[in-house]
Amino acid sequence: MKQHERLMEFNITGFQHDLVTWFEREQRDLPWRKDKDPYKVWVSEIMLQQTKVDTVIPYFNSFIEKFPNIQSLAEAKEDKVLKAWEGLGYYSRARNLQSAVREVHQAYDGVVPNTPKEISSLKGVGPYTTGAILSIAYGVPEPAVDGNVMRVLSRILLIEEDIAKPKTRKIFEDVIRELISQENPSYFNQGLMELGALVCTPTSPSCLLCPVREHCRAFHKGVQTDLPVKSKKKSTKQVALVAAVLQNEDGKFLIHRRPSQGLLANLWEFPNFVKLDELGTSKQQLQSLIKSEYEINANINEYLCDIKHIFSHLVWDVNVYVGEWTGEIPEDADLVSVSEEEMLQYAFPVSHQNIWKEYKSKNKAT
DNA sequence: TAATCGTGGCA
DNA sequence: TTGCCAAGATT
Repeated sequence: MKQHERLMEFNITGFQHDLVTWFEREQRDLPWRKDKDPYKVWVSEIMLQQTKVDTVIPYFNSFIEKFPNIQSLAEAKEDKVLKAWEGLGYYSRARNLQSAVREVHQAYDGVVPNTPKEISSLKGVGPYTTGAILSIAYGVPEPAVDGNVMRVLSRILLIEEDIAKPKTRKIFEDVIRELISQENPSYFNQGLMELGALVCTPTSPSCLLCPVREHCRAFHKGVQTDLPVKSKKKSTKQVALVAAVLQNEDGKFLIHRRPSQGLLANLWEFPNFVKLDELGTSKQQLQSLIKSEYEINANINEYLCDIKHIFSHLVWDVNVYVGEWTGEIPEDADLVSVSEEEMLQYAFPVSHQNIWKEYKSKNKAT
């Protein structure tokens, strides 16, 4: 279907006006809305990917305090950046952001570029973030299509394509190129997203409070809760693990750095292994795995707890043991021994933070 | 294209 | 308890 047909008898200028004036009036006071610094807009947009506003706020504030501008983030150690991202999830966002910021620092003299081609070439900056930075920081009328925008516009224009399919995003981009306010593309894009977050919500939209309800075809037909059309994703896979909290006679704990690619890349964790079979892994087998994988002599003393952690696409079930280790750490083992104090400098995924919490609470009790 | 990549909140 | 959801990008 042509955009021309989708927008037949649609009051474009009226819609723009109602949306933008509503956003001027009702927008939330958020820390990344205090100015239009392209760097801060950029950081906020990366953090907000698949992440709720309430979760992002404290991370954004502390991140900007630690890395207030392009130069400070470009010159920071990656470990510090990951630590600042700890608990926020999707950690490749942090590494891609710093990588891209370093490119801006060097290739663009520290100035975030303002063309779609240049911005979208930066690591971690896809179609949505490109449009968000261009419209919010530079006032360029580019579409910024996220989940909110697809939900809101699917209702307003009765678009019934499956928004879970990648190619569907282009339909919305094409429509927005016709719809977007040339005078205020920033507030137009943000208004669509804010409307999706506050009014045009997934399950029970507040249509009676909606500033653009007279423009909404789904509302007029009473089908707003039937849109958007979104296919279901597959269920999660189960992964059984065994892990060990190991301390030596000097009181140092053994922690391992994960590989630089894949799940939780470059984060730190307690030594752990995929369970050998459904019968489980004995203490002796765990000691043997630690020896063969790390060349570390360990003695497993007792069972600590069972930690269950749910990711978006898999579930970890971790049997945690406590023991001792002896000897020296091999050179290239991605292992370090740390005191309790030193451990605070390392970024751990939430699952292993929970292992540590369990260890501490049980250790204190005995 | 479909799968991968985190986490916390909520119906 | 389970599934779904949130300002997506990468491979």
